Amino acid sequence: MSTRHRHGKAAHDVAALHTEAASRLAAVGQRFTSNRRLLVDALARADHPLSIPELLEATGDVAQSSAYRNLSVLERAGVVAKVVTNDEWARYELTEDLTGHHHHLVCGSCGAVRDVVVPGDVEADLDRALAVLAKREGFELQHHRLDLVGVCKKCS
Amino acid sequence: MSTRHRHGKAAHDVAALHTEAASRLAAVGQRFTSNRRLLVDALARADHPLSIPELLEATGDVAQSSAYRNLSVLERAGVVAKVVTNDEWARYELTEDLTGHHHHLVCGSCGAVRDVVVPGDVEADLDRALAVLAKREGFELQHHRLDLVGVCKKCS
DNA sequence: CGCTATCTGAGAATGATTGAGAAAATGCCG
DNA sequence: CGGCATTTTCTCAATCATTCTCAGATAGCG
Repeated sequence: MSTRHRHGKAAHDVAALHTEAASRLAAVGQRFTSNRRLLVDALARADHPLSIPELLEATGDVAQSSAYRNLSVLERAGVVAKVVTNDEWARYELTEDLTGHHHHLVCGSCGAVRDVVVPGDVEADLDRALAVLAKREGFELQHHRLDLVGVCKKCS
Repeated sequence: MSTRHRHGKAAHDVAALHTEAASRLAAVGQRFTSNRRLLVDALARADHPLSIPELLEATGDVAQSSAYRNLSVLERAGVVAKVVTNDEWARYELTEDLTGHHHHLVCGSCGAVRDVVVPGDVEADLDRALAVLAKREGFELQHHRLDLVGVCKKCS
């Protein structure tokens, strides 16, 4: 997707993304190294969460263990989030405050995951309802995850 | 299918649950053996998805490999569903058409998962909105997963 | 009863992920 | 530019959940 429809406060361009990533890493005492930049760029380029193999291919020249290690560093720094799906690999994406809040279309047949943004008013209603619910349950709500599970265009 | 609280089929009592499980297994050419009954009963007793270790304890006397094997059989038969969380084990629960549609409160700090039911009107609105969205994306929507992530009472 | 297909349990195998330590890179100070 | 400290990367082996294998036990059926 790159450059097309990105919304609001999210990092609009690569430069902003980089400075933001760098400063979050710095906050945890880590540097924004070339490997990490490669990973972040690959994630920024994709419009869906990437698995380790995809990431290795997308970045070209990063050792597998480095990818694992650096992703976990980036996760600790709050730059990427691990998305656990039903298929065998963990997947990674940039955190929502870098990319905007979104959800996933999960294909039950091929395992593909694609991002979707639900209309703001739906999201707002949902947030309100969930906040009430959480309060009633004595649960401190941080965020929600909503996945649409079904069959993607390609598989049907 | 998800908006309805339960279509006539939902198993209200253990006996009904057993016949339903047996017939779904039969439909896939499998038997409802004692091990499988133990697993189903344990899941029915719990008010939250169980991990393999929990399940082994709750059933008392089932070999680990049998648990894995039988859960996957039960999954194929449409009796149980695998719930993937961010913590290390997969968790299992009875499928929604046996227990009623519900969501999860996921504690990001201790990994505990608890079931919640959101108010019917919220659910209905959400379903409607998601259906529109899915259609627009050329995605054949089967059901949705909504998890509330935060901190549970015990951890805060 | 005996046949046959299915199920069980113990352990081995698999495959994703992580850890530990050595090697390399980078930053810093003069 | 050197030397030293710190951080990062790489290699390789370990770990851990999950799946597979296979010999023996069981159930359903004639």
